[in-house]
Amino acid sequence: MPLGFAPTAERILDVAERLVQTQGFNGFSYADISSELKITKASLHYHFATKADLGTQLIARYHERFQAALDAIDGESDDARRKLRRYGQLYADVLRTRRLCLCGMLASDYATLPKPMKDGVRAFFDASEAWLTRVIEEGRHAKALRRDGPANETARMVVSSLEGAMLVARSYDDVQRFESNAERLFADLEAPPSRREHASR
Amino acid sequence: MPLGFAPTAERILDVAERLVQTQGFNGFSYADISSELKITKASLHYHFATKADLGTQLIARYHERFQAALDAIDGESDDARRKLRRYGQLYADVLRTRRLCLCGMLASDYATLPKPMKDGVRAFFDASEAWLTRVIEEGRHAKALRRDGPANETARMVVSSLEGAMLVARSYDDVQRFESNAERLFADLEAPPSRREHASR
DNA sequence: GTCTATAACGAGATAGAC
DNA sequence: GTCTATCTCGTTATAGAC
Repeated sequence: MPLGFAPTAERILDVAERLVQTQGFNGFSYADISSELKITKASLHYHFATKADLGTQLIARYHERFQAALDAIDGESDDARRKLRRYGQLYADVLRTRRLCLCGMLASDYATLPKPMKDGVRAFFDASEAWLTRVIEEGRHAKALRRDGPANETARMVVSSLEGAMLVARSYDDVQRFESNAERLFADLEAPPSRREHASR
Repeated sequence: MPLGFAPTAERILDVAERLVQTQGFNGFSYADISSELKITKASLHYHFATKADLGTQLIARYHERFQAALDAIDGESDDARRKLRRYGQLYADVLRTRRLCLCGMLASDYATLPKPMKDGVRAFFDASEAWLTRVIEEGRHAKALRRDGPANETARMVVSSLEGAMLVARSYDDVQRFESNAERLFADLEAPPSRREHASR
């Protein structure tokens, strides 16, 4: 714990976030947070009046932080291939804690979500797609990536492939399975499509 | 309704299957099935003593039917590229009814599932991977598919990419988004990696 | 901002009549 | 095989004291 404790609302969000990422939005309750933080359910309702409120703010915070991570990647390098790998690592880091992407998980609960949460989930995917589209276009311009169909379609494929790879890999508790999928995915985006070597494992 | 009504247990499974595929295992209740079939909850418990029983039999039936569909594909053609497209259509057909793959959905609920259901989900993925691995090996032997890393890793990528593509596409209620992803995925598996044309849309 | 207490409802599940 | 009735517990949420 660095400087300044997280106010109660932040701690609630921290626990709720982990619960949603592991159990899904319909797989946890205020009682779960209550017992873990040793604060009553009534107090939770003071900070987040309804579960829908909690969920909506969960998405907003997650989206903000994710976007900040993408901005950080932009600052690290100009190589699209490298940026894509870092993007994949963002997912792998989540999976290592045995969680799914918050919005990937919520996408599975989508039909049961209140409208504001549905909108938040799509906004998250849209933002990921937009960032990836730009990176892919940059990579193509630098002749680092293949020109192969619209960049935004490639971006969509990257998002959904990684979400799916997390989902399946978690059932096997096997981060390697995710990383193997991700590496093949990224390698396939690279130019030229002729011959390239593979990562040793 | 052709010949022979489905016995009650089958009708229960039909409704439960749709509910799980749309809402998730923690997103529906016996009361939902009860009201839809106009049969009491007590009667449901006669056929499936616990929700875990119901879930386990749901997976078993889904797995059986899916395997039968794969066997049918094997009987239709010898072209690996064609078989892969048919495999993708299996998923697209599910998505068109606004459902996810039963086991893809259950993978998101994985942490909250009883052990027999967890085992069933993995068995389903294992079977899909095994079928795809064989098809990919056949396709490589026939020089229709690229030799690019272990066939079973390619198979894993196909499974998880399609599961993820369904998940995301459903949030947009956009089957096209899935189909576009699937087509690009399959096209990338084909040989030679040099130049190939794209489907017009 | 946190508490006790409780409302109001829905969940999975069971007993026992028909 | 389906029913009525009921149990027990968990759920989201609120009222009002401290």
